[in-house]
Amino acid sequence: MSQPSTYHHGDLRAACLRAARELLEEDGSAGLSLRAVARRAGVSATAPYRHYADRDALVSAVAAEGYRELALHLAAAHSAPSTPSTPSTPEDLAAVAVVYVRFALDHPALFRVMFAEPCDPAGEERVAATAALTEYVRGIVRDVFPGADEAGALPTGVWALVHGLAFLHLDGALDSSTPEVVAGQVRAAVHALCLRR
Amino acid sequence: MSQPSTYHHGDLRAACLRAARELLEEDGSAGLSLRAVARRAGVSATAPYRHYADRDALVSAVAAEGYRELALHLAAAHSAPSTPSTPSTPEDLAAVAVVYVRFALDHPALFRVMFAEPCDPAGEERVAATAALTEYVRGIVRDVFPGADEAGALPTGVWALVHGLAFLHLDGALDSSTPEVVAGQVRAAVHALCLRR
DNA sequence: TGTACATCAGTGAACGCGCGTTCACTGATGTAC
DNA sequence: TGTACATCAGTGAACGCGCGTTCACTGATGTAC
Repeated sequence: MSQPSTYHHGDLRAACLRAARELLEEDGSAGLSLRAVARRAGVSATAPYRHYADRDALVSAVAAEGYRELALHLAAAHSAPSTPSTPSTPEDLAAVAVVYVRFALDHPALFRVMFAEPCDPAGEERVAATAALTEYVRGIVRDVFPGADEAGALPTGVWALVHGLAFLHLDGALDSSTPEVVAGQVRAAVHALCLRR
Repeated sequence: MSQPSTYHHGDLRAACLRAARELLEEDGSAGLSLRAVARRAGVSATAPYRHYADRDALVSAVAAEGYRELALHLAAAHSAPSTPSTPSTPEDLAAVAVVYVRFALDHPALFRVMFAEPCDPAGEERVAATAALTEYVRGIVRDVFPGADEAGALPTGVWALVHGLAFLHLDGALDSSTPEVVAGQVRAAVHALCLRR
């Protein structure tokens, strides 16, 4: 147990995921090939097929992991400082937005994969993860702005705002020189659009 | 002149661009290869090299064309109905937003290329086109909400909102079943976040 | 108006590459008796 | 406790593919005289 055999990897499934994430951050989505993943995991080119049906399955798994991680980050953002659980002020909302954008900037290639043209449009895991994230974001906005939520225009708008900020930063359309600058911009944008409601 | 020789194409540069656009819409960005472009233009695999230094140059040219087209659509949106030139009401702003999102949904692959990880980060044409679009959007927002524009938080926020709506629709996170539904959502989101200012 | 020649835009064969995926296989593990 | 065997997770050779790019070339065009 302490020294796993070199033949049986132990947890190749997880190792592939990790390798894929690394390759993604290093080379962008272009570098994400099954062969490269196998190489990095120190395993033959065909070994990953024991754990993933094909390349798309791996990519979908990576994306799903990204969704879960993003959700965790967001949850941590609004439960950390003082508020016990639910955010309730625009300030809280801004904090969540900052974390959302920071996640995108810290994991640019992962973020792009998460929201790229789905390789596997019906990918179960992915669909579920997206839906969960959507519900989560909507929930936060509902908490911050209770009532007057006809048809959910406000939650949708806020999510779009934050998502758009993330992408514009990712594309270099906005100044992303330091985390502080980014955070300031995000807070300012959220306040400019959400305050006085 | 009336019957161009089959040897000299005439305007292969433009033909490549057109072919690239078609391939993009048909197969997504994965289908955009120099060889496929040449094939579709009815020309040998190496002919495009007369007009584009390499694959990245072609992709950048496609993206730049996309930027220019988007700008044209936006301009048409707020000069069409009655307003002579500059938009001034939130209603006008919403109309521009609707056109922005519609463009993304009508040309999904092109839109993704425009805002994808730049293959050629310093690509001159691309940088210029992005900057122009940014300035254009900011200008519109400034016209609609004159004054009280410290640090441009509002223009940035509005652009992010619209951009985010486009991407969320593209990713299927929002209902995009008909153009009317989309337009309604976009208008509602813009109003929810921009009204009462 | 005709001819010589430079220039330009195309051709087509060839290169090396990394990829996804298949296949028959083999080494390690765990379970039944 | 020991042995037989099924199962599982890996190997490695091989396939065919499309790609970007190079190279020496050739056909068409336009210009100078």
